Amino acid sequence: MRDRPIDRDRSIDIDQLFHALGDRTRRAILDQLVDRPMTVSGLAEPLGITVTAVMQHLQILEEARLVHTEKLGRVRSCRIETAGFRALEQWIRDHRTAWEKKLDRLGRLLAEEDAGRN
Amino acid sequence: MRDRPIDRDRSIDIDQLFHALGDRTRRAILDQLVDRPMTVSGLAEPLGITVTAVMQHLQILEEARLVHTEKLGRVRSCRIETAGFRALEQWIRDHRTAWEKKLDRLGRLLAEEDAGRN
DNA sequence: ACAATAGTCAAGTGAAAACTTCAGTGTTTT
DNA sequence: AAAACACTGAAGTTTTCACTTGACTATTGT
Repeated sequence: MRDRPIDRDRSIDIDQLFHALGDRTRRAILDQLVDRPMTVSGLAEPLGITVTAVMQHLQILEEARLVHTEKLGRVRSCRIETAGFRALEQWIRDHRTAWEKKLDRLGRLLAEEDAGRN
Repeated sequence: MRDRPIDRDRSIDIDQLFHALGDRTRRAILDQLVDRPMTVSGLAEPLGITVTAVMQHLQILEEARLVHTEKLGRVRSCRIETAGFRALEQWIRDHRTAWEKKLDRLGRLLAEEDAGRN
């Protein structure tokens, strides 16, 4: 993983966000990072996978803005980032209210239909 | 897709929930269902995939409690279900607050450390 | 009854993606 | 300076997964 900087101003892609969270191992990584920042090998050990594999996951998590990593000397420190979570929360709110509106409308329609029948 | 009943009392598996939402096509299906209940072939047409493929997606969405389907005669009607979305929202809330607490704690520690230095 | 419709099933294909190996690179310790 | 450490990169393997095909079942329309 080259240390190419991630464009922090890019709007978060909901597609890669869901993809990032759609993997068991990546969510396990997030769970570890909830407690404290960790190194790459520190993350790898309890997962029972290679350091390289963790690096690949980190790349995906970082692009989804769920994790931020920074290399100091020879160790890379990884920690949770808020942006991804916020974007996800927003997406769900939007979608939930969208179909709640529709369901309300449908409910009213059915009620009117019922009333007309009598 | 056999009509084996889905255990509606089973607590929602966050793993299959994320996996369900991690696919572009399945989210497109959800978007279609936001507007109105639809049939399997009705969903398939605008997606440009086979009815069989849609069935497979529906199976996954149904297990994640994001949609509910019901077969009447030869037609299967599909509609959004709320349970999955609610579980997801809860998960995010839990996780966000969890690490927000940790970050707060870390912040205080650093502040104290700073204060002690002077 | 016959055809058309709507979905179901089993099995297979192909591509994406998770993971590995192994040979580097730069950094810290001794 | 040399060894140990922590990662990085490229390339390969294996697994997962979306999607298809084609044969089949059950329901509805003529």
